Amino acid sequence: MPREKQTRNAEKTKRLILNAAEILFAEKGFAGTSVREISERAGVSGPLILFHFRSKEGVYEAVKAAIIGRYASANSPAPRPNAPAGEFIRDFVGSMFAFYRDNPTMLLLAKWGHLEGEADPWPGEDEWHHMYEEYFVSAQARGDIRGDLTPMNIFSFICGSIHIWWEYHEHFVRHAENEGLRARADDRFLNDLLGFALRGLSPSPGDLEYSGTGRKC
Amino acid sequence: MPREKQTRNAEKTKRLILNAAEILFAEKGFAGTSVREISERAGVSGPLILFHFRSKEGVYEAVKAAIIGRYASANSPAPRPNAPAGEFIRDFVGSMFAFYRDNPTMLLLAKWGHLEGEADPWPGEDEWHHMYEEYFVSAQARGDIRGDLTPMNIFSFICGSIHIWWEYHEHFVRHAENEGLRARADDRFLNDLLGFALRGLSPSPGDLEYSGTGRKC
DNA sequence: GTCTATATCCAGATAGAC
DNA sequence: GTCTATCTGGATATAGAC
Repeated sequence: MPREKQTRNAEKTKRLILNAAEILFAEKGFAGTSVREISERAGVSGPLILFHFRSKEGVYEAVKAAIIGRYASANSPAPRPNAPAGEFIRDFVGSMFAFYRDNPTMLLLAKWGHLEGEADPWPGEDEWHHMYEEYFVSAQARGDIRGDLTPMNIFSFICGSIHIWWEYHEHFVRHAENEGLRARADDRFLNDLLGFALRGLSPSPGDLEYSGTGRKC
Repeated sequence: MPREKQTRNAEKTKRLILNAAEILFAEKGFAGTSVREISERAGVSGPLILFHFRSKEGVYEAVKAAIIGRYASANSPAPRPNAPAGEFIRDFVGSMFAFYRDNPTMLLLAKWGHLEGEADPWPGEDEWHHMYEEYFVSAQARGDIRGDLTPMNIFSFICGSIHIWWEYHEHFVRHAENEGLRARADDRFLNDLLGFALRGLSPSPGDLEYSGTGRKC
């Protein structure tokens, strides 16, 4: 008769551990987070964590895998390669902006990981970059955006702007001039970025051709 | 007669310690760097570091102060507030780009500091932001750049693009399609960014007015 | 599966000789 | 000013009872 206190539930325990670890790793990085802290936050003992995940590194990898899972399911439909540039850029910028807003731990973990010396990109990251680069190449080919910019750099401008916004979000919001602007700071930023990017990428008769070779393969 | 081995030279010792510490803090952050490592790299004993700087934190603060000193002397002449936008943006983007290229530890220390929870900005940082924001406000007022963007956001787009370039520099360069592009990747990025920003900020008759109140004070 | 107790290591900091 | 030797604390990880 299983009426004893139901503490033994491996799946639930693992979930508790991963949730606690994700928050702590995002906040303090890998080295700065102790197994003890994770255990306290998750409400289990330290050794139990190592039992389930073998080592602190094991927990870390499992956290990253969980985030990638969420990421993949949020960005399931790939963009149409022949969509008009205006529409594509709106989708791209808007969904990237929203993803980081809704998943703040992802940006933090990526930044920590980068500084802490993780060499390799996250699984799927390269393909993701590649997909957007491809789009810019083809939009340039049909004259839908200006042809004189390196496609990868276009991607960087947009990513960099969104990264810095969420990375220093507190600072930017605190810095806003009054309550009203503070409340709409996110909308305003997204709107400004779209306006800036759309005009910055618009073609003009005098543009030189991009002199790269297009994609490698 | 002072002909004994001249090891007792406080200033030189401090310099050795600060140089070693700056590299290590930039590479591994504050928490990730041990006094022992600094001592080994500087060629002095651990306790001597604490003798000169009182604590590990003391070393860290001294390193930041040294960087700010370099930064201030590199950026001494403030930009002319009435310079034409094209010229101003070229100067601003170009000098910021070059400063991070020549002082890679600054960006790294700032990123570590931010993740490790340093709340307050570096000394002089706010004034620096303010100065550039001011410029954009006045350029908007005289119609030299489009008037519908929040000035602070313009600043973010440019900073963000430059940050991400140097932060992931290795990645971007490795990713370049061939040797020739790799070698000129920095020039190309700077050029693309200038082209993108200049067109992105160009005024157009249909623009709405920026509805903020301008500066607070 | 989960705990308590503990081994082992390495950190920052101090004491005191030179 | 600089060193060696040492203290103290907190980290990961393990042993072994339940």
